[in-house]
Amino acid sequence: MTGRSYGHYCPVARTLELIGERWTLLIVRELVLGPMRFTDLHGALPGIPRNLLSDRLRDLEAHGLVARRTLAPPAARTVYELTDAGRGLVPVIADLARWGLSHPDPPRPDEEVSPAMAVLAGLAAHVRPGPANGDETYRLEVDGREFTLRLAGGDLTFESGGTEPDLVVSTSAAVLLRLRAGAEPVAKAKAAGRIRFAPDDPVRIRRFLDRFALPTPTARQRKERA
Amino acid sequence: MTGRSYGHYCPVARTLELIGERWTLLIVRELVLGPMRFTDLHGALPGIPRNLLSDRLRDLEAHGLVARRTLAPPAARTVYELTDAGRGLVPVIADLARWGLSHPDPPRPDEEVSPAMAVLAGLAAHVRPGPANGDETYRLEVDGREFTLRLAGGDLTFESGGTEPDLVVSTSAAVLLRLRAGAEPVAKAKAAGRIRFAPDDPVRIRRFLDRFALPTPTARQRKERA
DNA sequence: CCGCATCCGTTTCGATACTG
DNA sequence: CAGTATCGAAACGGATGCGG
Repeated sequence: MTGRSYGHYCPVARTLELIGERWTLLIVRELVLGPMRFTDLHGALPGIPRNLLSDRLRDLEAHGLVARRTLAPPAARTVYELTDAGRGLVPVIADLARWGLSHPDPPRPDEEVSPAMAVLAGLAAHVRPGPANGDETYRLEVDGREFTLRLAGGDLTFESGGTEPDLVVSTSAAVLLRLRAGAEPVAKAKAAGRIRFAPDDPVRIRRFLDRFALPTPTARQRKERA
Repeated sequence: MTGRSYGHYCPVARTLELIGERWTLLIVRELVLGPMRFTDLHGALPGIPRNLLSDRLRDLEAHGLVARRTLAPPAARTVYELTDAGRGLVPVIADLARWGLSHPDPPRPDEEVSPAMAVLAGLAAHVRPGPANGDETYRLEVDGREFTLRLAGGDLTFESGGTEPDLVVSTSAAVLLRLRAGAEPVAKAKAAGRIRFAPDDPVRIRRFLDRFALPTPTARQRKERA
C-alpha cells in the first residue's frame, strides 16, 4: 500500500490513490500501446528514475492494473502489460490529452517528444464515431516505433500487429502533433515527405483523417459553415 | 511555477503538471458544483491542511483554472470559482469516478462521504444522452448541501439556483452511492424515506433515474434481455 | 470566521552508484 | 538487461500563530 489515502469514501479519491502519484499515469499511457520491457519503458519516459519506475510498476501490479509476464525461453524476458482494469483508464488519459491539446503551450527547451504520446494525444483523444458497418485498422510508424490501431464503431483498441492494416502511416511524433494542432496542413506535410501513406489512396487517407478528427480543409469549411 | 515539469512535450504530461499534484483534482471536483469560500472548501475536503489548500488555490489561479471573486459589500467575502478552462476538466473527473465505481471497494473505517462527490460520482459520471428536445433541471439536496443540475441534450451543467427545477431530490450522499452501486433499489429507499422526490411524480422520477443511468428494475431487465 | 504564513517531522522524489 | 541501494533535496502533513 503506497498511495496515501485521502480518507474519503469517494470513487474519484480512490482512483487517485491508485494512479494519482507522479509518473503513474504516464507509465499507463505507454503500456496502453502494448506490452513493454523495463528498459524500453525507461527509455520511453525520459527523466524517470529507474527506482521510481520500479516502484510504480510494483504498485500497479499490486493493484491489478498491470501484469508482468515472462516470455518464452528463446527471448526470455519480462514484459509489463495492462490488465483489463488498467485499460479502463484509457478514457482518463484521452481526456487529459484533449484538455492539454485545447490549451496549447509551445514546447519548452530540452523537452522530448515521445512517439507514444504523439499517437495517443494526437489521434486517440479525438476519435470520431465512424460508420457503424466497417472496422478499420491502421498501422502507425512514428519515429521508428510501430502501433496498430483498430477502430470498431466508436471504440479504439491497440493491437500488437498481425492484422493487415487498411492504411500505413509513417511520420514523426512532432509532425503528428503539428497536424493535430492545425499548425501544418496535411497536404503540405505530405508534399514535403514528412508524412507518408501506403497505399497512397485519397479515399482511405481522407477516412483516416476524418476518423481521427485531424484538421482538413473540408473539416474547417464544415466548421465555418456551421 | 510549482508543478514539477516532466520534460516531455506531451499534452498528457503538461496537464498532469498542472493538476497532477495531490488534492488538486479533488479541489476542482468541489468547485465544479459551484463557487465556494475557503473555509467551505476546507470543510468539504476532510483531511486537507489549510496551507495546502491555500497553495493549490494559488497555483490553480496562476494557471487560469480557478478565479477568485470578491462578493459585493453586504456579504463581502472571497469565493473561488472555476474558469472555463477549469470546467474543461470535468470529463477527467467523471472518468475517474466511472473507473472507481466500476472497481468497487467498500468504505474503509473512518472514511468520510462528501455530498459533492456523491453528486458527481453517483450522477454526473453516468449521464445518458436524453431526448434532444427537452432540457431538464434537477435540484439535489444532499446532506444539507444544494446542487442544481441542468441537463441539455447530453451536456450537464451546474447552476447556482434560480431556475425552477423539474424535480427536487432529497437524500444523503451515502444513499446516492448505494443507489448508484445498485446496492439498494430506489423503491426501497423511497419507502424507507431515505430518498424523497418533489413532486412525487412517477414519470419525472423515472426520467431522472433514466438520465443518470441509475439502476432501476426496468434497466436491469433491459440488460438481461440483451 | 477567513486566508495565509511559518515551522518541523515525515514521506516522496530524483540522481547516482551498485548488483545479479 | 533488469532492477536495488543509498542519500540529499523537495514536497507533504499537521500544528500552530497572526492579521483581517
